[in-house]
Amino acid sequence: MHRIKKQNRIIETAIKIFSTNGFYNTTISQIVSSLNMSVGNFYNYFPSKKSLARKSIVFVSKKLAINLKYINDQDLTSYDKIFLFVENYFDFLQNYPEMIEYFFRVYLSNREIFCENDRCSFSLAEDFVNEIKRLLQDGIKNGEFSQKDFFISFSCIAGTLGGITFLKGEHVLEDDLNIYREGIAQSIYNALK
Amino acid sequence: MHRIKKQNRIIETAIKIFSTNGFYNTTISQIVSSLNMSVGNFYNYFPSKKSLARKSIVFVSKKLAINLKYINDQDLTSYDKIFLFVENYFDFLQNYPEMIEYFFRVYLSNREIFCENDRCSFSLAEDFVNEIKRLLQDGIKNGEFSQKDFFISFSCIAGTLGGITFLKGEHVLEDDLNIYREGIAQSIYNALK
Amino acid sequence: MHRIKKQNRIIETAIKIFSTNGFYNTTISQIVSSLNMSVGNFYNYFPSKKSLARKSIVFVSKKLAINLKYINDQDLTSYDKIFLFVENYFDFLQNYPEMIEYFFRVYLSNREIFCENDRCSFSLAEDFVNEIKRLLQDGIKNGEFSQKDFFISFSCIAGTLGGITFLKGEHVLEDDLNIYREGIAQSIYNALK
Amino acid sequence: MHRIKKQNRIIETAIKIFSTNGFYNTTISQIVSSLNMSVGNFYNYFPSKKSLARKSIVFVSKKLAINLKYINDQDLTSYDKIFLFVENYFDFLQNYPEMIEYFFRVYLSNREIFCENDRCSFSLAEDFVNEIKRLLQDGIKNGEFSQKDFFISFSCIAGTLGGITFLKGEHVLEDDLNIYREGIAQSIYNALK
DNA sequence: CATGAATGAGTGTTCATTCAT
DNA sequence: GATGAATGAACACTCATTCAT
Repeated sequence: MHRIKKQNRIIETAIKIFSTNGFYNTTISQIVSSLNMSVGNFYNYFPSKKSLARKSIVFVSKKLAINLKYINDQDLTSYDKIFLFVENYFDFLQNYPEMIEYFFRVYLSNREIFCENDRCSFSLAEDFVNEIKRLLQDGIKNGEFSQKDFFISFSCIAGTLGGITFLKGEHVLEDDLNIYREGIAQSIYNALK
Repeated sequence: MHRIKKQNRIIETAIKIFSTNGFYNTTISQIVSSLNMSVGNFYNYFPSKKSLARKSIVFVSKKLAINLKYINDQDLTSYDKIFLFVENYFDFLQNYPEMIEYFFRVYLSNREIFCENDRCSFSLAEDFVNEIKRLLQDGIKNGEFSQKDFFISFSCIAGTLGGITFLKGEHVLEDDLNIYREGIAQSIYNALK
Repeated sequence: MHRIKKQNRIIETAIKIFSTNGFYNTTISQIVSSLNMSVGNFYNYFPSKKSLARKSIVFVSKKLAINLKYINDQDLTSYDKIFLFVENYFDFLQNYPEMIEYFFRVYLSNREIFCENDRCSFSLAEDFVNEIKRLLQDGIKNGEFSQKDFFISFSCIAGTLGGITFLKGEHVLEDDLNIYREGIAQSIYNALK
Repeated sequence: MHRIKKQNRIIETAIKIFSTNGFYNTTISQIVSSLNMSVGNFYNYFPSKKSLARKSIVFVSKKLAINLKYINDQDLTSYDKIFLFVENYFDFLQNYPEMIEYFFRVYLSNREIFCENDRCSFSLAEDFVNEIKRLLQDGIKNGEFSQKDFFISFSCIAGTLGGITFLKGEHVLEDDLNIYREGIAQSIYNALK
């Protein structure tokens, strides 16, 4: 178990540095220095830098999925679920900005790292994607959302959240992000309706 | 003028390669080989690889803005403008996929390349951003769109389009993108309403 | 301590090559090849080529200072000290010609390498310069040398030795350098008297 | 004749830049920019950068020799000649510092540029060296200088002057160089006596 | 498990020189 | 003579990965 713990410590640190500097501007040296660990020892836990990046996105995807799953499991209107989900997302963004940044800046933009052969990146985030799928299907079933191609709806949700996240990174938003919560949630809900 | 023409040829080639391989996996050698040009000569036109990337995004942003400006200039309902804009975007995506990929995968995800001092990346795409701003302001003025923070609306438009674009890159969409046009346009319109 | 030893091995080799080819015509490849070392490993010991050159001149200056300090510490007339010093210098020139060449051809002639900010090159050779200063002060105190501006006296000593060193490098001198020792020593002594 | 004039203009500019930046840190571009001339045209006047450097040292050597020849031609004691020569040297150093710097920092320290096959650099400065030779021979003939190997005497003269020149370059001397003239002249005279 | 010295292929950039116009 | 675009070899430095200890 100790081994798993250490791997997670490495992943958490890596996510922070990757999300700040990008994958290609982060060196293994930097990561292990932050961890007071030796380069050689790093390779006892991960076979390569790319593999670390892949394990990291699975880690993030799982973490993002947990709250969403919790919301999906509840007996609520889809309207409430969307609002709760956005609420949650903003909390996450404020508490673990590095994970969100990692998701949008590193994972989504560096296909060559996360693809191998044909099985591509998307599957690495499947925990998260599957919960989104469930949210949408429930909404369609109960009549709150109109029948739409999944990918269109997915784009509305993840795209809009991604958009506001990028703007945060550009430092053009107000410091207090909370003022955007309701507007974003309502817009997403309207888009799916 | 010959010089400008050559610079543009270089930019167009660079965008193709950058968008396929990413900034860090593209070498100057690759770019100049594609152009049947020597390395040294490349540096007669651009002082550095980063500078090439920056000039490239301005090029893309201008190109994206042209059609949008044309639409904005017409006397149409905002509903029609949104549909026209999405129409246009999908055309652009099919005709110049490399430019869209460049915008979303290279530009938005590599701050360190496009920022210098404080003046950051966002300004490089201002041609495009300004037209979006105009589209929204007109819609609010004529009552079709609800009053919303600009950044929220911007996230809905650019985010949703970005979302569908990423999914295209993941090869999970149908080959015929046209089936998504209307759904996307309607969703964006609903979000802004 | 192993690290220091290796650094010194690198420095000694570098001095040989730098002094033969000059700083700009010496490549890191050449240096590491001579040492049966890899390029990458070189950079584990020195952060840059310039830094290697700077550390090298400190090394030379220290080595030049040692014998001079030994002479200064003895109870001798300044006449004897000058003769001993010149004697020593010629020995040094014959045993470690590369160090002397490095001092005169690389260090003194490439300010841009050895200056950084305002603290300039001269300070790097301070071990050597300080001993010269002591030699002169003692001679003035005991009345053998006339009171003169330090820089004038320094020019007479270091300049004259530098002169004969350059001529050696031009291959215009007799092979047996010893025939110049006494003449040089006497001339320097006369100049300082 | 126009051609010769242009060559000299190039040489004079080159000396300034070479002496400031060193041979290897000076580009042909820099030189021709200073002259409002094109790179291509430069090569109509000099076959290579090295050749420019060689022609430049001949130019400097000739210029240094002129005054010295004038002094040698007069009917004066060697004492007066030495003082006049040093006087002259200091004037030269103040009026054309770039030529002196070129002589000491570029020419004397970059053998590889000025040597070709066996005929080495020294011959390029022969105008200057020959006048020094004459100065010394006259002094020996008239009994003012002691019989000494030419190279020893040459080292005393050129070395000492070189020494003070280097110190000037290090910015350790007083701004008013004139305070060193007499001391330097007397020291050199004493050394040769 | 842990260390960190060692490897070496790879990259952005420079610049003397050429040559078509 | 004059221009400056074009060439391409060369070089400092980086960094993921290995491996002896």
